[in-house]
This record gives sequence, structure tokens and C-alpha cells, in this order.
Amino acid sequence: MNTLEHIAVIPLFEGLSQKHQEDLAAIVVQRVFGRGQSIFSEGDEGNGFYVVVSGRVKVFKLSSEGKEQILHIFGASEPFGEVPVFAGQRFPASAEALEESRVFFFPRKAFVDLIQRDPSLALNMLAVLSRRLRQFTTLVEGLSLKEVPGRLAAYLLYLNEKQGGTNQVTLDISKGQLAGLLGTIPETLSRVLARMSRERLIESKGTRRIHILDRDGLQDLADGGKHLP
Amino acid sequence: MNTLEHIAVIPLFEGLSQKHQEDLAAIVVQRVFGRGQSIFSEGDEGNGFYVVVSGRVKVFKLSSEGKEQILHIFGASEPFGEVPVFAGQRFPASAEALEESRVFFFPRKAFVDLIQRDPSLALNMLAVLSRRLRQFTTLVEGLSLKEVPGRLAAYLLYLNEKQGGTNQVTLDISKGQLAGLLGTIPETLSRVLARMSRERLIESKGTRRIHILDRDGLQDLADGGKHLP
DNA sequence: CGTGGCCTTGATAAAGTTCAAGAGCCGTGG
DNA sequence: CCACGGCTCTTGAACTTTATCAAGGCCACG
Repeated sequence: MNTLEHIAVIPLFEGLSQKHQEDLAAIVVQRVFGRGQSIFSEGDEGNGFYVVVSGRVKVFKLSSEGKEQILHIFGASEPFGEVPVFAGQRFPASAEALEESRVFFFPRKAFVDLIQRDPSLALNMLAVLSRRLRQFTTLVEGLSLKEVPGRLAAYLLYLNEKQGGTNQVTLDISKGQLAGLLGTIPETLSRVLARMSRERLIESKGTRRIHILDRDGLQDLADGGKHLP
Repeated sequence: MNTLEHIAVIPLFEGLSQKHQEDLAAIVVQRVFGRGQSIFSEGDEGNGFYVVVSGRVKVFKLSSEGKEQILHIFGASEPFGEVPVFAGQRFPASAEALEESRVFFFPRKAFVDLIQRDPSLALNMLAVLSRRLRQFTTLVEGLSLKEVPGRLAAYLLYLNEKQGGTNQVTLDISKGQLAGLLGTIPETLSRVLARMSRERLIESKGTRRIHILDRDGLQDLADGGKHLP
């Protein structure tokens, strides 16, 4: 698959003319990052943004004591690191490859030029940022208004839906990373999973496989329902 | 001040031609909301977005048990409620007037049309959304990685900077609302303020006036520094 | 000058984190 | 093929932070 074909497949670039896609292919820079390798750090200057071609990338914040809050995990064809392109020039968070990952880098100036010439690209980017804002409201809601079991239940249901259908879920990240995504620590996550098993909401099958036994019970938790005494 | 003059003053519309500003003036709808009145609710369909003309508006989420997390407070010339314009059509949060407020409403379709014709409007809107994303990362960082004293300290320093200069800060919202903005409840906020006074970091002068006695101490807290033993 | 809303304070309970130790799993290399 | 070493994950006990419940105090405004 060549560069142009990869670009054609990215939803952000849907609706672009052949010519404009070729313009993008002309300015793009391809890079590869190994597992655990940093892509950018909070406070760095951003002179462009990224799109994941293959692999997975996490964007996160670190506390002064080293705790990590994951903001997003991006997979193939998803853009990240756009904020500095349009507002100020420093990254508000850090990014790191979760596994060996190939990414496109689009330099700021050429990309902004293209946006000015192509309204559909502008609207696509507005849609991307708007969806991101929506996701953030969900994250904030979870952190502020729900407890860990509620956030975990919501995540399991979300994963289950994404993996379409059956009552089986396969975690796509390690439990340590999941803890960071849910705004807690591995110990707490482990205890909550154990409790959910005890209460017959779920059943663990191996390290990364979980059976959903009581979807309604999980839904109650995700909605902030009160726990059984 | 007529409609066109109000529009000319909104940063989002900076750089627009006279003609396009007139187009906006032609599609805008003006509305007034009393203190405590709802502007929209989470889940409502959004067929346009808003700009505050005068007064103040809070955007927030409610938990199933009635706790409120404020996401933003918007003042004059600030746009809000844009997400449904570009992504899906439902509001991810609710909005309510904090005081008697006048707002402009811009219907979705006409506005999107104009964006397609004017790249500078597109870029302005991208900048608005990007700044909003940046603010969210700060909010998430606070909620997940800092304790209440740290968030409060950061807010006081932010307010102090915004109010330019001296060591005196005037709260622009009630303490109950501030608790909602910091992701806590009034009782906890009250206790934290009392503790900061005891430790001579601040001094309360009346209900809404606070003197900053130890800016470095506050900065330490805001950075997640460890508390004095 | 009284009344209601907002704020404060106290006692108690719940949720989550920390620290410490042990168990399970996996890839590597003998 | 098995054993080693290093992770990741789990579990326990103590502690910290925050929420909850319940009064009581303070203004502000009518």
C-alpha cells in the first residue's frame, strides 16, 4: 500500500479531491515508533499533527508523582496532536506508542494552507475536534461523577459493543494501561474486577478475556446505580 | 449597540469581511435567559450554537445523584454549544444562565454554509475548539491527578492572573458554583479554604474577597507539591 | 427585624491510594 | 522442553482524602 492509498482511507480526508489528496501525500512525513517510544511530550512545540497508520498510540498526562491519566488511545487512521496546529503551539499532553506504530506527520503550514483552500477538509477537521470534545465530556463525567466500578462497567459495555455482539469481551490493552485510562491504579482496578466476579456480573477467562454475565447489572453501575448492600 | 456591532466584537468572527458579518447578522436570533434558566439540556438536539452577549452561562454535567460538574463558564463574546453543529446533533452537556444573560443563537445550516465560503471563519472556529480541548486536558488533569487543594490553588492563581496584578482576588462565582467547577462539594471547599487560611497561604476578606499571602506556597500546591508536615 | 439561602463546622463513613509481599505468566536461553 | 528472570497482576492491611449527614451561624434582602 503506498502513501496515497493510505491517505485515501483516512476518514479525516474523506471528500477531498484527488488533487488535494496528492497535495497531502506530497507534504506528509512518515515515521515509525517502537513500543514505549515517546512521540511528543507535553510542552513541546507542535509544528504539525499526526495520523496513526498502523499500531496504537496513547495520549496522556503525568502527575508530579508519576501517576498517569490516559486521555485517548488512537488506532489506525485516527488523527492526534492537532491542538497546537490551531491554538498556540505547545502540546497540552504527551504521546507514546503502545506498540510498534507507523504514523504520518503533516506539517502545520502546508496543512493550514490546504484547509483554506478546501472547505470540506475544514469541516472534517471541525467534526474530529467536536467528537473529541464530546469524548472529553464523557471522561470528565466519569472522573468526577462516577466511581471506579461505574467507569469500568461503562468501558466494558463500550468494548462489548465495539466488538459487536456476544457476551465476551477481549481487553485491547493491559490492565495497567486500563487503570490509567479509567483514572485509577492497577491495585484498585484489580480489586474492582475481583468484586464484579464475586457478584457474578462478569467472569474472567484468562488475563484478557472477560465474559459478561449480567449486562443489566453492569448498565446499572455505568449509570451510577447504587450497589447492593 | 446594534446586532452588527455586537457581532463585529466577537473574536470568533474576527477577520470576516463586512459582507459576511452582515450575513451573520441576518441569520442570528437573539434570546434572553433569566438567572437559573436552562438554555439547553444534555441530550437535546442542537440545531445551532450560541454566543454570550452579556451575562454569564455555565455548561455542566449532572450525575444520577444530582451532583454537578461544571465544564465551563462563559462570559461576553464567548461561543458555546458548538459540538452538535459539527458532530452528531445532541448536546453532550447542559447549559444554564448564571445571571440574566443575553445570547445570540446561530442556526446550524446557515452557519455551516458561511464556513464553507469563508476559510478564516473555519480557522477561527478550529482555534476555538482547540483551545477548548486544551482546557479540558487541564480539567481532566486536575480531577484525576490533583487533590482539591491543588485544584483550588491553581484556580486562585489563574483568577489572580486574570484580574491582573495585585495579591487580591475577587471570586467571580459563588462558592457553591466554585465547588462544582473544581469537582467537589461546598463542604469540602469550605474546609480547604479554612485550612489554607490556617496555614497562612491566603486570608479571607468578606465572602468573595481573598488575599494571597503566599503565592509560592499556592504554586507548590497547584503543581502537586507535598503539603507541609 | 425576621426569613431563607449560602456558607461553615463537626462527626462519621466510604472510596481510593499506598506500601508491601506474593502469585501467575511469558519469552529467553540453556 | 524445561527452568530462569522479569513483568504484570493480585491480595492484604493501614492510611488519606473526600463525601455524607446533621446542625448551626451569617448575611442579605425584603
